[in-house]
Amino acid sequence: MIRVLLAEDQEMVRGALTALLNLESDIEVVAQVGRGDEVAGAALQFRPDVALLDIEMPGRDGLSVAADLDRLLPECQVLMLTTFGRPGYLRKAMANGASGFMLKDAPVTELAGAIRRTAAGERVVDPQLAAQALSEGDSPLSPRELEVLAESEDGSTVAAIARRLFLSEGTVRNHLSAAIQKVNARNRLEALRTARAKGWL
Amino acid sequence: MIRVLLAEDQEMVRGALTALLNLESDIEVVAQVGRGDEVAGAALQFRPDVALLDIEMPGRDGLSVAADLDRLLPECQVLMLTTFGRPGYLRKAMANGASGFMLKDAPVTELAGAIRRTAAGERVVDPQLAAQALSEGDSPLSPRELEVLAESEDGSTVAAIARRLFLSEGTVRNHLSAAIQKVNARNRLEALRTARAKGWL
DNA sequence: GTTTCGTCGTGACGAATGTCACCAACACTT
DNA sequence: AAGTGTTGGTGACATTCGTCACGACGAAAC
Repeated sequence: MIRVLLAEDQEMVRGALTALLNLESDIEVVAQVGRGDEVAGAALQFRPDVALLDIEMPGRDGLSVAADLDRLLPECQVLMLTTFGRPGYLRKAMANGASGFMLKDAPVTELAGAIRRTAAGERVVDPQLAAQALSEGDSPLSPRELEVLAESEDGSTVAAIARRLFLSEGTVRNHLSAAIQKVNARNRLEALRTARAKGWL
Repeated sequence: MIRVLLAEDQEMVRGALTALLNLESDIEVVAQVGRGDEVAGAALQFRPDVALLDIEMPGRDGLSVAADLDRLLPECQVLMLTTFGRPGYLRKAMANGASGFMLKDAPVTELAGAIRRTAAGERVVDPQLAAQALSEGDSPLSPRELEVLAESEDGSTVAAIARRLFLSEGTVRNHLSAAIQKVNARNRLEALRTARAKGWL
């Protein structure tokens, strides 16, 4: 019997997947959580064989949770399950010790199989997405550039970002300018869009 | 037997919900589509009693599809099913003839009940969301202001927007300025964020 | 030990943005 | 007939943005 932990923020999706997985004779969903920061606790308590993690979740994002899980409970395999096939996501997932990466676009029928293969120690990755992740390349942004860009997401002005980060305005402008050019954009908004699309943000 | 059409772009979610609904003795999913522009055709062919529509879909968005369905197949009740509880969405859904509005945050167990009530001619709406939609108020933006704001979503400059819309740059700047002030923002980016959050975009 | 890279900073510059006053045409309401 | 709101436009203005050149420091790489 494969013991599964399911982390997914949308109740309805979580419930539906749980019900479906429980129909499989060799799979049992032993824990469900709706927030990223509840995963670690539940995992330690219920000791699942496979953790099925959504990426976009309140509390903590699934990618960083995967890293923790890999440390805290190495015998538990991590299978990421996400809406967005962003190359950066796959990259980060693999770097964080996940063994698999599935899209919600895939047919449900493949899910049980993917779980079985993950539990058996196989790596489950959409080959097309893997190829794209390799060709797209990693984020060209330095940590600071990324941080400044992220801070500008809500429409803050340079001055506001500088205050929040305890930097001079000039420095913020320079970092932003560097970020804009590195992602090959024309302005802040475009830079944000492409960074998001590639999963760098 | 309640005949249901399910429109939802994520294969896995669609499959899981279909499987669950088919377990109900009085509900049958007679058609599934993954794109907004396939809904009308499928509805005319399979004549469902209830159409379960996601809002965010490729092809056409569920809200405009609801309006068409209400015209083409008035005996078919429309139940919107969406991730985002944006007041503007609810408002538009009701204006477009939908009979219900459910969030994917709701437990799966409520879904079948909601479908039954919708089929019976009841209106199914989360009361909290309804209250919010009423208090938030409708979009303060004129059609043109909205259009200009939407065009700026991808990071286009004023000049580019002006070219696309066959307007002078000054006019675009004026519309944008008006939009920014009406949504109570400080700049384009902030205006886009709040407009999106309220479902006005 | 030099080079490279990231970080932080300044000053300056042109371009883009956001605001404002003002005008004109049109539709719709009262 | 007057008032109101949307749309389209012009010109001017201060502010913000994005770029560039340049310098300084520390850490890591060679």
